[in-house]
Amino acid sequence: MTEAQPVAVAVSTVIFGLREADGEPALHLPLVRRVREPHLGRWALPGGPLAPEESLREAARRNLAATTGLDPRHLEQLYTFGAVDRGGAERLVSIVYWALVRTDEADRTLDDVNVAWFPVEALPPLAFDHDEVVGWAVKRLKAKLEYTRISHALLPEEFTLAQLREVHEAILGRRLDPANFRRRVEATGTVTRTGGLQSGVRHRPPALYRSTARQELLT
Amino acid sequence: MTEAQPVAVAVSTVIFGLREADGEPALHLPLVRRVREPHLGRWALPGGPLAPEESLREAARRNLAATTGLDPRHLEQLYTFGAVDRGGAERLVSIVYWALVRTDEADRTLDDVNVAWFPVEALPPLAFDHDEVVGWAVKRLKAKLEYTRISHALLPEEFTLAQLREVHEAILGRRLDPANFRRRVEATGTVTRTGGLQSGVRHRPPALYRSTARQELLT
DNA sequence: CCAAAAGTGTTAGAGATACACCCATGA
DNA sequence: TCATGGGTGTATCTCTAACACTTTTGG
Repeated sequence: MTEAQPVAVAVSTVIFGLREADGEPALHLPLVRRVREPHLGRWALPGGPLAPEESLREAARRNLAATTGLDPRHLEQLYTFGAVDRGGAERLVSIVYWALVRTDEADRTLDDVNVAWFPVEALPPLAFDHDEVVGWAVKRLKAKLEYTRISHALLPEEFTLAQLREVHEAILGRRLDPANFRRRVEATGTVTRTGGLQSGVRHRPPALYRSTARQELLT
Repeated sequence: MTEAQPVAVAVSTVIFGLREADGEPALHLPLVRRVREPHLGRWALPGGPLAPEESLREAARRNLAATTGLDPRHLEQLYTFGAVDRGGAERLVSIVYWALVRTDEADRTLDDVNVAWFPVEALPPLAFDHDEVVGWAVKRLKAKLEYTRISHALLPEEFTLAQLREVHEAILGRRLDPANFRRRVEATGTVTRTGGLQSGVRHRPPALYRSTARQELLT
C-alpha cells in the first residue's frame, strides 16, 4: 500500500460566511473564477494541489488564505472525490474541506475580480462537480448545527441570543421561536453570559454571551 | 489544481461483521498481517494502492475482495488521512472506507494465515495510525445506527426483531428493552413482515421480517 | 405613552422508558 | 406443566412547540 501512483491530489474548500441580503443575514460562499482549462471562466471552489510537506488540513488553510485572504474559525474535512471522469485529462483525487468564517471577517475578503461571494441559494453554474460538493457541505452544516455549537464560529466573540438565532434561521431557512431557542441554547451550557448588555437598540437591551470555553473536538 | 504530485494514494477499509463471542454476537473486524516494511508483521486494515482507472469506491471493494474474499452489503467512505509522518518514507494519502458484511458471509472469509477476525473490543496493536481509524469507524457506525437502517446489512434477508435487536445491542454495547425496541423499529417503517415464522425455538415462534424495499441512499 | 424586542411562564403533545402482563411453543 | 422469549398495554417522564404575558429600553 505504498507504491507511487500517477494520481494528482488536490485540496478544495467550501467556505461559508454570513452576509446581508435583503436586510437579513444569509449564507454565502466565496468562489474563484478559473483562469485555465478545463472549465476556464467558470466559478469554482478555491483549491489547489497538495504540497508534499504539508498536512491536508494545512493545505486547506493555505489555499483558503491564498485565494480569499480569510482565516477560518472552523475547518473540517468533508469528503474525498475521486471519480475517474471528474474533468481533466489526468486522474485527480480531490479532498474537500469546509470552513466557517466570522461575519465581520467575511467582509475583508481579498479584492480580486476573480473572487466573489454568492448566496448559497443562488449560485452560478460551477466547474467540475462542485455543485454537488456544495450541496453536501450545506447538508453537513445543517446537520452539525443541531448537535454541535459550530454556529458560534460565524459570530464575533460576544453576541446576543437573537444574533445566534438569526444564524440558525439563515442556515436552516426557517423561523425559530425566540423563547424556545433561548431555553434550548441555555440548557446545553454552550454559552455563558458576559455580564454586558448591548445598548443603542430601541427596545430592552439584550444580554451579551460568549461561547463557553471547552475542549474543541476536531472532526 | 491539476498538477501531478509526488503523493501516493491508497484505499483501506474497516470491515465490520458480527461473530459469536461468549455465546453472544459481538462486533468483529478482519485484519491482515503486513508482509513488508514498514510495520512488518503487524496487523493492519486491508488496503492497497488506488489504480488509475478505478473509482475510490471500486478500489475499496476490490481490495476488500482480494484480501478477505468478502462482498460487503454496505460500503461508505469514512475519512481521508494524510499526515506527513504517517509511516513510510514517502508521502501517503490514505482514503478509508468502512463496510458491513452479513453475519453468515463473515464466516466464509478466505483461509489465510495472514488474515484473521478480531473482536473490536480486543484488538491487537495495529500498524500506522489504524487504531485511531478504527475508533472513528466505530463511532460513525454507532451514530448511523440511530438514524439509518444500516443494521440490516449485518443480517440475512429474513430476520426476527430479536436478531435485529441483538445487532444493535452488540454495537451499542448495552441492553435494549425488547418491547420498546420493537415499537421504535416498527414505527420507522423500515421493516416489513414476511408472513413467515421462525420455528424450532422452544418458545413462541417469532415473526420474520425483511428490510423494506426503498431507495438506497449512498453516502 | 407607544412600539419593539427581551425574557419568563404555562400548557399540550410527541416520543422515550420502565415494567406489568398475557401468548405460544418445545421439552 | 413449566420455562422462555414473543408480543401488547400502560403509566411516567422528558423534550419540544405554541403562545400568552411581563419587562425595559428608545423615540
